[in-house]
Amino acid sequence: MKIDANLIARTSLGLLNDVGLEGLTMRAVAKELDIKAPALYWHVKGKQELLDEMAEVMFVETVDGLESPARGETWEDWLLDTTRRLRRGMLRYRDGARVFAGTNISHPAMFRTTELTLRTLTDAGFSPPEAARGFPVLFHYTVGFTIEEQARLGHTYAEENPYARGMPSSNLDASRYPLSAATLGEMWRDNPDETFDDGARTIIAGLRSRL
Amino acid sequence: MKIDANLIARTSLGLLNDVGLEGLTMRAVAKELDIKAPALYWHVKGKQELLDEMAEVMFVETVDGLESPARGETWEDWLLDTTRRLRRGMLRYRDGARVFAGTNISHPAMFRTTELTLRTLTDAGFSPPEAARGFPVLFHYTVGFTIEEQARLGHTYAEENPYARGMPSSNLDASRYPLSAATLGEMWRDNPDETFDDGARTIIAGLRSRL
DNA sequence: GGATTACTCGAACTGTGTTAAGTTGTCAAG
DNA sequence: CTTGACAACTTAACACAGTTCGAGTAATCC
Repeated sequence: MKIDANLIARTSLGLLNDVGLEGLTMRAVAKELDIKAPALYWHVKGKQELLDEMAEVMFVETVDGLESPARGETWEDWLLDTTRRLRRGMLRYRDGARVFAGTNISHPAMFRTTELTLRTLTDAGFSPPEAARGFPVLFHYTVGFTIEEQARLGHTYAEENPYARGMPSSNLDASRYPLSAATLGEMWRDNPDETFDDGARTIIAGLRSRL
Repeated sequence: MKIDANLIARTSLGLLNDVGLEGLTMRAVAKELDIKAPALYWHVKGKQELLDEMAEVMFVETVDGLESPARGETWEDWLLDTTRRLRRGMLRYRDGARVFAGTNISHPAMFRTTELTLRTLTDAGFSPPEAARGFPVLFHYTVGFTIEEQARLGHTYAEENPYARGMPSSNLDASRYPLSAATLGEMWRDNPDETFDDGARTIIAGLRSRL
């Protein structure tokens, strides 16, 4: 198969699920492609560029097939669904959110998605500046949420996960912090999907209140 | 001066502003302390533990002096102020948000802050579960926002910042993406403080609507 | 055919986190 | 005092990372 930057990025993403971000070495990627490491530098300037490419592939996969709201679909439902999509796209790969975070993506799919979102919001009655300031809130929430979510999972494979003995009850003096003790434990073990959706809905409610 | 894990973390944070996260090497930290690198391993198990310690110091600094809402202060104002505090705490150090993100902090200051926030929200009328699900939304938003903010700034020092030639007008076909073209340019160059506050207020409005 | 281009490799350089074994200083018990 | 245990640090070295360089191959174009 012909090797190019895109294939390298996709291969790296596949490898990511096995070895994690800190195990993702140039040599490992090369081996996966039946190639030696220096050959990668013909297609890619360096590791950072590879990571950017990976983020780009992730994003393109994420928004693949994304369309305007269907007939009868409210902008709230569309926005929630799109946000879910973003999270799922990052969850597909181990440490996906950390790869994605802070990476600047310059790809038609990015512009298309931005435009789609802005149009949906302006159609709903938001002014263009309101729309432009509104949707990044959801975006940043999703990135922040998913980074922490994967931080909890990612090291589960590794030994001595600091999250495992994390917050629940250990070190928590219930007499001094009664509310924390009462709620954090439960918050810890419940469904991340529901927790995420609930947060996203809160933000969407905030947007709605500004209409 | 006596060397312990805390001093190492504080020294590392100071160094962070000069060299950035990728320049933060064990040897550099050691040199800052007039010590050889292996000596660090007497006080700290490894680099990850050092990073955790740094995150902890950041957080403790961040919430230092944080108190319950003053008389007459609404829970909305208090929450906005606390969220601003968190962002400022991360902005104090280069790549601070990335150091902070996904790190599990187990420190009295963390429990105290959690309790303070939960109490403020329940006093405002939220049920404990509502409160416990509500404030992490702001937290995740802040982390996500600040990571991207620092990604834009952090590489400004470095050569060839991908954000510099980033989104504004380059590669943006205004005829295909009219809304993006009209709003993204303006969104790009305006005050991050205001942008952040606006997003935080949106989330707070969402919380309010759930009362 | 010969030159050019696209691609790959082997070897090596620099720098990283980390470990192992030895050195010094401190200070209390004998 | 001397002894020795303990903490704190050093020197040396290992394994492995990203990356560069120069030489090599294989296809392609004139």
